[in-house]
Amino acid sequence: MVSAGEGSARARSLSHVAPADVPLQTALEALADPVRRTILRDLATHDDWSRACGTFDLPVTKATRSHHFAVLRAAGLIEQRDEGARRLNRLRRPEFDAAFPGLLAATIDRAD
Amino acid sequence: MVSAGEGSARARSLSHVAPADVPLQTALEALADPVRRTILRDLATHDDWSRACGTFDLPVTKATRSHHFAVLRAAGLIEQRDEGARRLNRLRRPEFDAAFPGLLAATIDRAD
DNA sequence: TAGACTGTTCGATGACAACCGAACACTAGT
DNA sequence: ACTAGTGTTCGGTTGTCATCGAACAGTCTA
Repeated sequence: MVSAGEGSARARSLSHVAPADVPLQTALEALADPVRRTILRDLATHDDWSRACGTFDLPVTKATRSHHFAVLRAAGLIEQRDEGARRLNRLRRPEFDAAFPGLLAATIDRAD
Repeated sequence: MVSAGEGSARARSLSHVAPADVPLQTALEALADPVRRTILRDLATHDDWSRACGTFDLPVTKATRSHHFAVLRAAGLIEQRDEGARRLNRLRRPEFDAAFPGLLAATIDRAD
């Protein structure tokens, strides 16, 4: 145990944005990237918190990968949580659907 | 009369793409621009063929405006037709909705 | 404590899209 | 024919984003 506060320094640096506070522009830009859509489709077909960032099959390096996860988080599309050295993910489907009805379905329930 | 063919040279150069043949990537990129969404919202609230390109209130020059209309056409979002010197527009709502169910509604039935 | 593993941050690069002014093409009216 | 109006095309600029390697920061286990 290293701190009496809430979570580690790493966990505290993890900032989330509520989908309701996300501008449409930000949401669309986040969805308009094929790598990010791959991540979202993958999350949509797996249980919450079952996938760490490194377990996705993506054609980019880990630096770029980390960037994409940050964009998805800032767009209110995913939630992240630390579990040991790994960072687990969850698709924020109900919250995002409430803020942008139909957008997520129209975007990921379909091949490219 | 200048030609026995179908329409004028100008009209013949107007190529349209069926929404069903548009990649999701192209559709999302077209929708991820605020100027283009303004055009689409405008079209959605007016009768078909009632608006010429120049009649839209947009914060860009006519060169940029022309570019945006070309992008919307290539994404299967609008159809254009020449009427004298003006080019009239129509939102391809049913065709686009069939190809991308819910996407257009999620994008334009909402403030930015 | 050393090493392996996971993920972020930094700095730089390349590609691409939005944007503009100017020139051009077409149409309609005078 | 001239002029005015509408829209496209061209060349160039600018800003932004995806991408990478390298360095760094935590976490876990031996």
